[in-house]
Amino acid sequence: MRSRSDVLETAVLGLLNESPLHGYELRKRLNLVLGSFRAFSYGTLYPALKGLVTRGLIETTESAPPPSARKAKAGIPGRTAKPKPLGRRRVVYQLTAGGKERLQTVLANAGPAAWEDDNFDVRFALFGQTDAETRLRVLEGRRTRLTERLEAFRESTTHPRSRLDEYALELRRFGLEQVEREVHWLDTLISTERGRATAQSRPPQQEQTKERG
Amino acid sequence: MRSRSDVLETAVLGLLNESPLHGYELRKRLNLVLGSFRAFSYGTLYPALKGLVTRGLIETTESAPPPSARKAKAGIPGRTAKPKPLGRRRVVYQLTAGGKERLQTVLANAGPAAWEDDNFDVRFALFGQTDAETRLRVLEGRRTRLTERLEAFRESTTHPRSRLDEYALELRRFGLEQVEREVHWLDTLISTERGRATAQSRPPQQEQTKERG
DNA sequence: GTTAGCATGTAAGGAGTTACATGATTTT
DNA sequence: AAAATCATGTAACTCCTTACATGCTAAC
Repeated sequence: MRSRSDVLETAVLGLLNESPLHGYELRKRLNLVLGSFRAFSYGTLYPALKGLVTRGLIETTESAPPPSARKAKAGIPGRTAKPKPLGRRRVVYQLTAGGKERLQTVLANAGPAAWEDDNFDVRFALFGQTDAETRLRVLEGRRTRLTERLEAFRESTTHPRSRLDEYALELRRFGLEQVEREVHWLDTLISTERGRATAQSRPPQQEQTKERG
Repeated sequence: MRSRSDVLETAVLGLLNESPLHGYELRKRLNLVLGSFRAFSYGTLYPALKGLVTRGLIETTESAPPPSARKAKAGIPGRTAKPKPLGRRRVVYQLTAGGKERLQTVLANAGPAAWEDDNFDVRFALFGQTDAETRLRVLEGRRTRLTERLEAFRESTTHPRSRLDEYALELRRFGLEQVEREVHWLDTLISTERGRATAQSRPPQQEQTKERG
């Protein structure tokens, strides 16, 4: 029984499903994709990768020397056979069969875990690998979750148990506004998804392992 | 040399400066004031209060029995003197002189620590206890911080090292939009603060311990 | 009379950070 | 030759949560 978060696991499996990567590059992509909201450090990533290897979800392939080192080597063909590491070694990770399976299971989950704050952004970022039905359910679940929050929020403001000062109120007001905008954003996305679904009566929901190597 | 976060410390000192409170009530106020962004649990709050007592920033005053228990007791005046706890005991906390001093120091800080993500919301929520000059500097600092982030963000999108898919891009786009709105919000606040400053050549920057006991 | 809310606390653990350690390669 | 960037990893620590333990009081 795994615990709730596992954001990193999902993100790593999702990125490695697009193409094998080494840790350093993986981190950059991670922080690019999850843009600005999250930024994982190496101290988080490397141990996590280790764990995924241990659990058999990913595996390492021997590192190819970086292109420039290879180029430099090309001039001295007599020594290329030596097993001496050229440049800094790079440990490249890729999904195992188990990892692919695990990723499909995670991406198929359209339950609460998918739309809570912790996970929603990762799940959304991986919508390109998620089937249309699941996308729609996750978006709707997220929307419901946010409107519930808005309601609780508004209620606590209109029935104030203790008065808040001017600035504290303004902070709440702005927070509310931002959540309202997320709801609006979701509305747009939901109708786009619905439009797609009706345009082609059956949207492509195959596993697309490679669309552009 | 204290470390960077200390959000809880600041929030607790700020709230207790308005009025003494017991832990349970304090937590509710905390989560009301910092509305929806943060929600501290008891497992965080109580040990933190303990620490503040140890450091001499707050102190406990003996708990008054809850109003209803007092009312019930009023019918049997013969026993009110007994030190037996009436109702569940409530440990009420209030600032010490050291705590007030510490709070003033924290609230006077208009450096980077005040406008980073971690701290900005708490500092803003306590603007009612912050002098006008500091408010302005913190708002401006925050604005600069966000525009820096926007620039880095836009650059990484326009010079893409690796292509992001449709959904990952949309996530980034929306995140950018939300940050832009925060900048716009800050602009409004900043001009309001400037308006205030010129309206009354010297804004009230005394410590207001009680405006409404 | 039982559920919900008030009230205080502790123990174990999860998730992530910073700082450190190491070293190659590229750029200035 | 120095600085930046690439690249991998570990150790210590922080902050916070969940789950537990306890018990009173109000409302249904």
